[in-house]
Amino acid sequence: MKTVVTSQQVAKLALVSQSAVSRTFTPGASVSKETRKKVLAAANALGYRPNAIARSLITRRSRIIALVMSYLENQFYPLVIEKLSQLLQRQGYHVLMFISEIDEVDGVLSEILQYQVDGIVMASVTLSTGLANTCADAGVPVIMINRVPDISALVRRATSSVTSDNYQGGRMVAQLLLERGHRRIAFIAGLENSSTNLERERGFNEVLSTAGCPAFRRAVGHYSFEGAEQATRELFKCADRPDAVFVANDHMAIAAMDVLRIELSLSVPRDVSVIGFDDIPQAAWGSYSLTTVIQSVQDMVSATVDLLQQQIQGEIDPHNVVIPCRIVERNSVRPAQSVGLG
Amino acid sequence: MKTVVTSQQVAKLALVSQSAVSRTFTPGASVSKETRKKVLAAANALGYRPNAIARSLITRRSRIIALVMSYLENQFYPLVIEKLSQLLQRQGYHVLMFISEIDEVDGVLSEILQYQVDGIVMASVTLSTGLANTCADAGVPVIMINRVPDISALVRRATSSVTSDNYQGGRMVAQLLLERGHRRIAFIAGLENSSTNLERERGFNEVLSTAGCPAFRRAVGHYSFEGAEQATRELFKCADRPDAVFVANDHMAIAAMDVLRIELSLSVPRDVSVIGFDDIPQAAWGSYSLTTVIQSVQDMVSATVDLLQQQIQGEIDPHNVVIPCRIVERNSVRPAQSVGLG
DNA sequence: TTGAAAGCGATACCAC
DNA sequence: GTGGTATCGCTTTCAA
Repeated sequence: MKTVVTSQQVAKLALVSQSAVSRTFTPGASVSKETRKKVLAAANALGYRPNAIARSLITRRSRIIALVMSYLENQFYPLVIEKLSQLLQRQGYHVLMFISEIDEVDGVLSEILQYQVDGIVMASVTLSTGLANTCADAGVPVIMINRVPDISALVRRATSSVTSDNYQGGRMVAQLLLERGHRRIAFIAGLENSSTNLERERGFNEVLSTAGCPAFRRAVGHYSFEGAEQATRELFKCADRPDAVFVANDHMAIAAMDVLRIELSLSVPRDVSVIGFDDIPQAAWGSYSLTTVIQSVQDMVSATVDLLQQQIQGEIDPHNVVIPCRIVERNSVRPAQSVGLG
Repeated sequence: MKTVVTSQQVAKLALVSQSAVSRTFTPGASVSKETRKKVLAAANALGYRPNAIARSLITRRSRIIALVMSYLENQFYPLVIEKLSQLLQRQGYHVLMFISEIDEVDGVLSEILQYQVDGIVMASVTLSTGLANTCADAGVPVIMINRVPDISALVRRATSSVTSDNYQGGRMVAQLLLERGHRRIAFIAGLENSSTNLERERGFNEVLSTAGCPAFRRAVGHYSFEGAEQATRELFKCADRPDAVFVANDHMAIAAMDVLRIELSLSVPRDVSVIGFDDIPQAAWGSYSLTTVIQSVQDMVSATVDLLQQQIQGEIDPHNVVIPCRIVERNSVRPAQSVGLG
């Protein structure tokens, strides 16, 4: 039998008004100790739980944040889901998850808005300018993580973004490789028009050019595993091979290293240096030793949640937050920390 | 300025009753072509979107499904998120995501119930019997994916489950290894009390014992990367090494192969056969060649959604669905299909 | 501090 | 087919 306990029933049992019940479950409302006790006892006895739907209807706050993503194969994104939900849960928010092909985002958005979400976080997908404005009109803050909104959307000041300092990251990579003495430095691009790729490549090229040693060769991997494999083969098919490769993200870097090691029997980093970009779990890079530019998921997610809360409370206008990044050496000696359930 | 358009306003503009607006947006309601047209025009002009929250309040159906998970490091689980959301979205449902430590599930559940979800899907986490009953009382179907509920909960017939045929899978592994001529066959267990591990190991041991060749050695990896590394070292530290290892899931199998290859300089499968279990993206196993028992995420998710819908409509009682599994050979030649955005 | 009463934005049932 | 009205479960004035 389906039991639905309402505040009415609790009130009846506790011999108080329904308002009193409501107040008891509203933090910071004025209820006497006496009443509160009676209410809680009755609520407990009946197994009462406030109906969040009814509350949202009247408060016009659902405490739901929509999270829109595309394919999760790049392990960076599951990490975002995990950290973001945890953080939001701790702040009393909940995450409504949407998986969407890159070109279907607009359709999905209308569903999202029906749920009166308090905010929208988008990762790995971009929003059309029109829809960004729709959200702005509806008063729903939109935050893009790891992507920067279109210029046009920016102008409307409709969406915010949280990214790492991709430009500086690109520069750091170039500097490091030059210091290590490399002179035949190649680049594997991700999605060519994505802000991440543009910025990383720009910083990278700037330093190389300034040093009088422009990028030796370039191929495009579209941020996909297969694309990166193809790109790697392409870069290394000639006799004069690169001695270092900057790969636009870790997901592709792993594919690249597979090809280098298995198909071409090259050793990383002895024969060729490989540098990646992102923050993915150790399980993802397994037995590889990989230099990578870390963009901390934790930092990005914290910034996202802060921004979200401020905007929900109308404290600030949309803007772009840039998180610093750093280069680290990963190797296959793993500390004991990762857990995966099967 | 925050625009909130209600059906009232649409009604006024369209010169019809508010009921007519409601009907227009209710599939299968009786509205004349004429009225519908007027309403849609007005709605369009105002940018009206039905308020799902208000609808849920009265229909007592939120069309929200809660998805509860633990750590996502095992790539099987992001895959579950992806496939499940996609399928549910297509059926007009939405996914409320909860990340929860294994021992906090009960606390999280009370939040879930406040949102009047139509159903709960749990992956990699188990529910206490008490809470399972709470859900049953609230009329909220609970489906566990890749885990079987406690016996006690089963008795109450409170929760359903979707699992693959772990027992048969275990048997298949043993048979295959025996056929290949292995006689020193080791096992790396996952979480020892998890239903997945128990069943896989049971089937595995049964065949080995019957063949007069019981498991050569055994270690526990707790379904974690580090645990599996430790377990592998343990299994191979003596002089008489196993010639094959069945690892209770792919996530651990990858860790095991790392240790075999890097620390012990053994070749897989030349020196030692490794067999895993699960269905994880190719990007996860990278350059390895791995034999594995596939439990299809797609199949499991489909079954979950079917079960969910039937139970929401009260058509059937909770029960356990078992999906057949199959053994396949994975190798590092990848077809072009996986995509990961950076 | 407390209770009565007015909504929040939709659906459902009712006559017409 | 259509419009009026009660209702869903809660928060929020407003008097008392």
